[in-house]
Amino acid sequence: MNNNKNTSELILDTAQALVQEVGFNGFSYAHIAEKVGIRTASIHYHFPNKEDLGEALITRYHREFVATVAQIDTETQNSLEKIRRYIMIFSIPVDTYCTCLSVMLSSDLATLSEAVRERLAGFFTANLAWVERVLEQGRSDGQLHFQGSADVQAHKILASLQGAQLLARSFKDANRFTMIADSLLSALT
Amino acid sequence: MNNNKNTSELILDTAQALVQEVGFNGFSYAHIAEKVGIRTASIHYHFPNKEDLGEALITRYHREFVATVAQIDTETQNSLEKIRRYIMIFSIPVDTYCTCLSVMLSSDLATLSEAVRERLAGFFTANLAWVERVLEQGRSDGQLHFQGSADVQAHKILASLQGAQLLARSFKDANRFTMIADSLLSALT
DNA sequence: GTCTATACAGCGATAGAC
DNA sequence: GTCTATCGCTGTATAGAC
Repeated sequence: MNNNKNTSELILDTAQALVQEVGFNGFSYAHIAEKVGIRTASIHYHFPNKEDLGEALITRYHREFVATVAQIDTETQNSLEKIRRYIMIFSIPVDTYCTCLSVMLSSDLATLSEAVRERLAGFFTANLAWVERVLEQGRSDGQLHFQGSADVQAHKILASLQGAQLLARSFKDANRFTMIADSLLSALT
Repeated sequence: MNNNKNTSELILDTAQALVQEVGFNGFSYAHIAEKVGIRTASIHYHFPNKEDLGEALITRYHREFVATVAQIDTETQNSLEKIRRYIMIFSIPVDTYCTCLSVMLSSDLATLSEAVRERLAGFFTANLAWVERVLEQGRSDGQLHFQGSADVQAHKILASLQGAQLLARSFKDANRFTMIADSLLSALT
């Protein structure tokens, strides 16, 4: 599987896993090098400095998010099912008690470059816009029910999922995430 | 104000502000030393290593939380008002676009000692227990209304507040927090 | 209880050979 | 594109004087 990937992608895969485990300031080029099986100087060839690496990580993450929700949109027209599948994106890292890239970068925000901060905000904006659109569609369908604006509701859902990941991680208990996620879904019907 | 505090407390105040800004791995003894106006060696006298410092931070944080909710309990018997004041605890760091200590430590969990991890889980357990108790009381009063168990609802509230802090921070927009917090409150009535 | 001085490991990053 | 070798800096931590 990984044999098909070039070195840049292997570096990004490894770096992303490390960010999700220990945060952007918790790992070094040496950690990546050891896992990939190369030397630190080789990483600097692909990503001259750690800031470049951070930018590449969030850019790829955003791109993959766009592709994922586009696939959800093509595979189902059911708003509740869309939200269910959106929530599933967040549930994957919980099994390893890791937190998704965007939550970790939010925490590390103060130590990141302005470029990474802007892209992170852009990623969240894309999340909120997609969820808000699905909520509005579902409400006009009569399938989804919630108080207040779809904008506020989208914020609540995103925030709850982020917090749910942190709680699951702190308790080393994936059920804490599932519990919250299920409740979010059932509250919409 | 700070003149009354001894060096240990000044170190803890400074360290906590730094954790909330840049995370546990984002600052060094040198940063604390500069802000307090002492040398790094003096910090090691009070907190031999960084792990000791982390333990002292979360222990003090938990103690202050217990005192705060005890005060809330004595000052009002109104369940909705209790939740409102609980939410206010989380809103304070948002104005500086910092995240509360427990959220930052959750993110940095993988790099913390087992002792700190246990105390962090204990802090969240205390949070959930208090909120759950208030929710149950409010529901039996007929003042609060929500679907499902008070346990799940407490998890949702705590998770939402944590995520709301991260979103406010990422967008540098305290209103994102307020919006979510207000919606949490109005959903309970 | 705070200081100076220092040890030593790890960090990001670069030069230049291959 | 990857390597060896190395630089300069910062990190945590300690010894010992005051």
